[in-house]
Amino acid sequence: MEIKEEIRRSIERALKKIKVKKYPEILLERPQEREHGDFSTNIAFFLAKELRKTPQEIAKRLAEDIRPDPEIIEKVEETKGFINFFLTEESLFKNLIQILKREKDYGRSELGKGERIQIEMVSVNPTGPLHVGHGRGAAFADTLANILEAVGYQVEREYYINDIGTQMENLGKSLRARYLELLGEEVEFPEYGYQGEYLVKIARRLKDREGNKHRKEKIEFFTQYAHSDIIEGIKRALKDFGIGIDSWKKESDLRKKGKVEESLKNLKKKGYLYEKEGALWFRSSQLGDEKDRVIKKKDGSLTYLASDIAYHEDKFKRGFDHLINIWGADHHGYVERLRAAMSALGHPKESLDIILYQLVKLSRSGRPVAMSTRKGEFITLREVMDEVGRDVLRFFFCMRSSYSHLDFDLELAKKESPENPVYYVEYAHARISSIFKKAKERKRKRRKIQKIDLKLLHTPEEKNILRLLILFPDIVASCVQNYQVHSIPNYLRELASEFHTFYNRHRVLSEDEGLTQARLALVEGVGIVLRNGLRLLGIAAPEKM
RNA sequence: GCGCCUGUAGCUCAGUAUGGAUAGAGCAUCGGAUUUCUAAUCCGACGGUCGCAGGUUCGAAUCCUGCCGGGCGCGCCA
Repeated sequence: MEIKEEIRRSIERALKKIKVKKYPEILLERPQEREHGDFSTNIAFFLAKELRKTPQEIAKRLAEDIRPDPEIIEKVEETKGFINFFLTEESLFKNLIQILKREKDYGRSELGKGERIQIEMVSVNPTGPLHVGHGRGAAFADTLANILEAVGYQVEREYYINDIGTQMENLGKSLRARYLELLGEEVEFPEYGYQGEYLVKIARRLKDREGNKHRKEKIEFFTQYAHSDIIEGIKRALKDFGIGIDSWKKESDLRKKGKVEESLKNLKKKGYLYEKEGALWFRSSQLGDEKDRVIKKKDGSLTYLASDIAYHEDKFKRGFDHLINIWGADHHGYVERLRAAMSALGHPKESLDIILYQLVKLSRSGRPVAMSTRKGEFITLREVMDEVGRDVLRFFFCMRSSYSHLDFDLELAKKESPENPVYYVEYAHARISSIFKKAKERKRKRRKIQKIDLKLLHTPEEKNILRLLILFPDIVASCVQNYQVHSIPNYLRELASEFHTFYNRHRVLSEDEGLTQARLALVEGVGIVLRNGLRLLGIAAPEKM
């Protein structure tokens, strides 16, 4: 952001003046206390040792020497070794003008320089519907993808389907058993079968449509039938959750095209494969994994890892500059072996990031809700979406760091009360819309921004809002830096809070035409930022509530 | 047993990447605010040995070591 850049440059000039050549990256933070200004740096602490002076002395000296553009920074001040910067009114107003001018684009940037990033998300095995936990991963991944797009990356969202293997066979066996059951035959349910109610429903659909003519059908038929039914359900659920997948990649296609054998050949050529006890092993322990892994089993069949290696190599071949995988934390054991394989194949470590999200602990009014996929005891994404609403769910899922174990209380999420931060943010937006609606009714229109005297915005509440608005692009950028998204909801709540405070103390539409105009510009700015933030989260900004 | 994540106010969590100012929110509780553009709002109060114990440092919620609690994972399953 240009303001931060200007401050940074002014610090560098001052450092040069006192002949400091080596210094760490200059960090500008937002101080907790208003009296400490808008930005502050702790650079003096880092220089203390080398210069053999106290941080206070250094900071004091620097504060005198730092001369940023007086149109942007009104005051530079030293306190307790920190150097604090105070923005001018003028820069706050300029930023508001920027917001009104750029509208949807405020917060967007070109940081990503058009690089191509692929995000692999959800990738849930097609053996059953998506459950709530998967929803968290989906919401998180989609939001991160939105943010990456906003800062100028070209993003592709991909879902990888494990459509072959033992699990699919078990799925087919399970459906067959359910189907035959419906036809009144005695059948034993397969040992590793999927017991969920959804398979009974699929069996019923099959029977209703086609009667008993599939009684003698092979397992493959049932596998195929269950698979496509479930995948269609997953696709619908994601669509209704507001998530668009650009590419669906099937494991079976990789196999058909010989990609797996090709990858194994590559690994072999580089000396990372060996045979032991009739199986083929990958020497992953040499590359950071805790032990070697089997790639091809004694019976000649390939492991999950074999496909995964081929899959990721294929992604690289498709020309992405960077790969991101969003995985549930229950897969963390696979991170190292996959990374090992990628470095064995010569792909730089930095080009693949695997971000884990912790599982969702679902409860209802404080009581935990049990979940187990195989037994079929779980709450689906669909059910929760229907119960609490798509937007609430997406907000809650993105509100916390992906590393924290999310506590999700169904009753709490449903409440339309102050306990629910989603409505709080949405309400701020609805109030703003309402102001404009009212203004229109009274035939009052916001003038062109050049004709508005923003200097009339001088109350603490107005200033607080302006100061917050200026941070938005930085917040978005920081999400990219640490691959987290929760600062967006947190920021939106803070902005909504500042707005509500302002709203309660001051009127926008008043007899004073000049002030009305200035305030209309201000709240329009808030509305734009709220909308932009909510859009990143995939949430609608309501005009009224 | 080993590995990953996690432990901050009564509850749910920010803050930990890059150590820095009196540790921040929301909810809950208590008290107050509405003739006004939406009270799904606002204002105030209460509330903390940052799991415990050491260490490094001028300075530790943040880094290191050990221990304790919670979640997840540890197959020639997928």
